Amino acid sequence: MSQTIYNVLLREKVTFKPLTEGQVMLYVCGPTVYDNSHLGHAKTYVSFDVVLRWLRYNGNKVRYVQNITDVGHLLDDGEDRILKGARREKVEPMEIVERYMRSYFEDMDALGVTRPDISPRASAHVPEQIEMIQELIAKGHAYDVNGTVYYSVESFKEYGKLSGRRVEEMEAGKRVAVRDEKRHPMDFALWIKAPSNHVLQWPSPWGRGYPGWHIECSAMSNKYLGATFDIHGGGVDNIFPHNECEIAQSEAAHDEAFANYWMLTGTLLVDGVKMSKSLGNFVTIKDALKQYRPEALRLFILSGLYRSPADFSAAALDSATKGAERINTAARRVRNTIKSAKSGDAATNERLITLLDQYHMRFASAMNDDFNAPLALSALFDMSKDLNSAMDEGTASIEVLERANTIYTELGSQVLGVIQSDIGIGVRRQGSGWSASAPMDAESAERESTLIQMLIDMRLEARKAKDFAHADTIRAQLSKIGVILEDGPQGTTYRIRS
RNA sequence: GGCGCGAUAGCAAAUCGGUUAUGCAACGGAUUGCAAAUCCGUCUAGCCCAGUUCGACUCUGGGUCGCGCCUCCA
Repeated sequence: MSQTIYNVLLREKVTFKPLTEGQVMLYVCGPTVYDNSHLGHAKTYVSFDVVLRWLRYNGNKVRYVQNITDVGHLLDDGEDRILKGARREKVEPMEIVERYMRSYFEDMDALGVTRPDISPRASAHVPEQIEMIQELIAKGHAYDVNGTVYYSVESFKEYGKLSGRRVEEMEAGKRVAVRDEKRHPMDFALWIKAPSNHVLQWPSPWGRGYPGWHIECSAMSNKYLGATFDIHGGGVDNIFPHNECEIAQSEAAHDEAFANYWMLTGTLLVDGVKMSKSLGNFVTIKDALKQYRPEALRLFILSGLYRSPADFSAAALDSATKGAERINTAARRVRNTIKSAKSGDAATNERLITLLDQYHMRFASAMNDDFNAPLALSALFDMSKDLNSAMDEGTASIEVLERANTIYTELGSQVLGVIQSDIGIGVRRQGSGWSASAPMDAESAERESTLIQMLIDMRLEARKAKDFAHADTIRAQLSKIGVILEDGPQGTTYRIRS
């Protein structure tokens, strides 16, 4: 079964063929690290995390590169975002970078997002960027004006092919004061001359300055993935000018195609408008994790197509929380039931295992179809319903449950990350939020489960003696510290409240 | 104004030219010492107007509305 991808460059769904069979070169635009990340970032990076995980699950070797922008990304008033952060927090610019880069990785770890294989920083690749700019000047695609180098959009006839714009059609300078020194109003800066007091500056053939925002992605993707690579990802909100400029720079410099497939994620909205820093309507990932489980946040993100917009709301997150609980409860029940399950008769086993394999196939064909996570999820929900029925009826044999457990682990945990991994491996509640760090050590976990089991046994004695008041007290006390007891046909099980 | 994307039941959100999406919520029932979990059943769809077709939520055209981008954002 082949993989399809909606290629933004062609505006259609096409079969995905990597340059090298079984090997995928993936680049995704990363964050500018000058403040805490919000749920908009989570949507994009969780989406690509699932793309990555699915490609790897299917046996591909994937090199995943995601830049860290730590210089050159300017605000409206021309100030560098990093410098603004430094001034705000009264620290060195590179302290801002360190602080928020760490914060970003903390958040991504907590959300179970796989780390990129390479996280190149713009400030660490200034020579590569300078080299590329020199190449562009040599080929007549860029020009130096008093120490600032501009890219000439008229020199690249395909400028606008990704976003569907044409240079002639754009009324440039309508809302931003055009600098006279540009040959064309749409020309953009590759290298910016630094005022003498500018904190971030490097020597260059054009004097001291710093790189423009777009050039880093071109230079670093070239360095780590090659001039032409397979997939370029990011949020649609960067389609113009950023992604367009990347293509222009890279293809003009190397005279060959840049990324073969463009995948762009839909915007996260709040009450119908974009969640963004400038509007101030954002929820940081750290705040969201104080209220919602990582699996719930992932389920919320994955219950819509990656390229569609999604609307953030408490109702949507509550719904996702319930959904995550449902699927996790079923998976946990399967694991618990395995312990006491017996072998089944051949006919029933065959029937149920065939059913499970069909769900697996449904999941796979959904994911193969442009990573349709919501459709893939529906297979897991349907499967859960059938498994619950089988366990209710007692027809779920050890063979069936083992198979089900494998599917939950592979598809639910390993691919989508919406089902908690086995105890001790996954995330654990810590303080007032969720964090990937400090999973409980094995010894403490063992002690905890033994203690809880003792209380369960005590409660069972009370129930046998019809002392329900005592039994309920034990359950209520445990509930207070987040331990939920559930009586089932196979006895009492417990879970830690989410 | 230009470019792009979208409009599905109470909410969220997929698929599909003719057959139950799915999740959440609601209602009825089963199960249960009580809970929880689970199961069974029920109820709500396809913005408007044309067209293509034996048949359209699904294809085509027009309209209306919404969002994103055109200026920093994943």
